[in-house]
Amino acid sequence: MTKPAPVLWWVRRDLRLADNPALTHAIASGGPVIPVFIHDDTVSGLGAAPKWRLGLGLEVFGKTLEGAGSRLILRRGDALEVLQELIEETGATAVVWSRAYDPDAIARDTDVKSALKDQGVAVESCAGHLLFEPWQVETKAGGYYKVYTPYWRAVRDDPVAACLPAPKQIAAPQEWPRSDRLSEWQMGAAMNRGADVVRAYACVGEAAALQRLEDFLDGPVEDYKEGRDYPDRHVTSGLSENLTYGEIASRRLWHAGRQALEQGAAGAEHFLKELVWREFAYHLAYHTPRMLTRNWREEWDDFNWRGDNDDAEKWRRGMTGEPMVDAAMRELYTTGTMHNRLRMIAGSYLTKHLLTDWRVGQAWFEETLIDWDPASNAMGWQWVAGSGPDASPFFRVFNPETQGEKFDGKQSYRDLYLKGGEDEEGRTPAEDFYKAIPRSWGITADTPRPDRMISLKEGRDRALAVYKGAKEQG
DNA sequence: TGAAATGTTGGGGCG
DNA sequence: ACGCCCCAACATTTC
Repeated sequence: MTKPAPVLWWVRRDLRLADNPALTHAIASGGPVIPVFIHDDTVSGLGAAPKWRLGLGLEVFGKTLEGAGSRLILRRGDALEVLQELIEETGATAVVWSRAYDPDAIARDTDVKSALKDQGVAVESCAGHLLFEPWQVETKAGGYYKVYTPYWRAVRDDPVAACLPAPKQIAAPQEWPRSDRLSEWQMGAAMNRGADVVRAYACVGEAAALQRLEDFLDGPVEDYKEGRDYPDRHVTSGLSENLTYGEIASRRLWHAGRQALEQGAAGAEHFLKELVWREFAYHLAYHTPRMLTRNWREEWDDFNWRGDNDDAEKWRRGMTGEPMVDAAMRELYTTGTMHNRLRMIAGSYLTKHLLTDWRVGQAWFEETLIDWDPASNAMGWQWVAGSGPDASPFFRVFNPETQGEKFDGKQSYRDLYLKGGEDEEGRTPAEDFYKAIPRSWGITADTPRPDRMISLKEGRDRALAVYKGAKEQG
């Protein structure tokens, strides 16, 4: 009897052993499994922080695989060519991967799949990144959902498959193919001085993600419904970072949330709802991929957005003079994430008070967020700008000061980033900000806080006036 | 997953 | 005890 041929497991955004249908599928073939990550155009095109964070994820995941008797093979180049080379080198007869859903990845994967099938290779793409495949959720009329609440109602009781166990051992090939060294890839090259700083705030890998989930279920979930709006309460799960790279499966979170709900955890339903926001973003992006780069509502193309500009540069640097906004922008640069409430506040300020195109903000988040996700980021920005399908109307302008009073009443969030002091982990975010930013920004601890560039009333009135003018013209 | 303007109500001070 | 005013505290409307 001949031994089964090896299977290539094309590792992408699924850096985990547990709950991984693609891996389970590969193992089920009975042959050795060769995990390979390919540095192709979709990787070179990443923003500085997501690319760096992906590098950390790969480093940790390589070790995780070694713990299971396997390895992570790293190759650089065109995905199809790399896979073909590896098939040639290893004698693999099958390739399996976890589906991706953004248009570039879909186009690439479609080509790869048909080319490999043509040469007689068995190819399987598996679900795993989402709870619900975007094409499987339909309205009664057979279309896709454009509004969150009906989408939520449609999916909340849908069955979600049970979690899969992590394999203890993954069968290794007789001989491992050559691998690049991760350090050669220079994944952190664009991080300026930020890498060491943000590292202290990142939470990398499958084990860390599972621990994070446990910590969240152990208490914060109770207070999640209300507490998640308060950036100083640390009630959010923080798991978006891990979901982005697939270090934990969304369905693991789903089942955990459902279980917490059954056990009477007050905030569990809202946790599930937040997971479903992510699903909804993928649903929208799948059905209208132009959402990633263009106004979802096309009438917004006529709106006189400002392109990139000096005010936007101040916004990026946390130098608008608006404390809530500046604290938020510092949180982003220093930690690679931003509390959800602050994303709304900072986004509203850029698009409304500064009348700047949401895509300017989207691009900065893409550069700086370690939990960057194309669908969620685009949906969030279009939501706040008012150009999306289920958007806040344009005239809904957040007042950063009022928001500060409501959600940061003691100013502890603003103080932590603008004045100094330690966070609950003993880190010093304000000092860390000065360490992380480019010297060319010319900002140090001695730099005085800037005055507001525009009063909140003026900014609001101006935005509403421009909006009114555009509406009358359009 | 707003904000601000406007409207309504009801308690308390006071003549 | 009463009307009047003030003004929070909500509630509703409008952008």
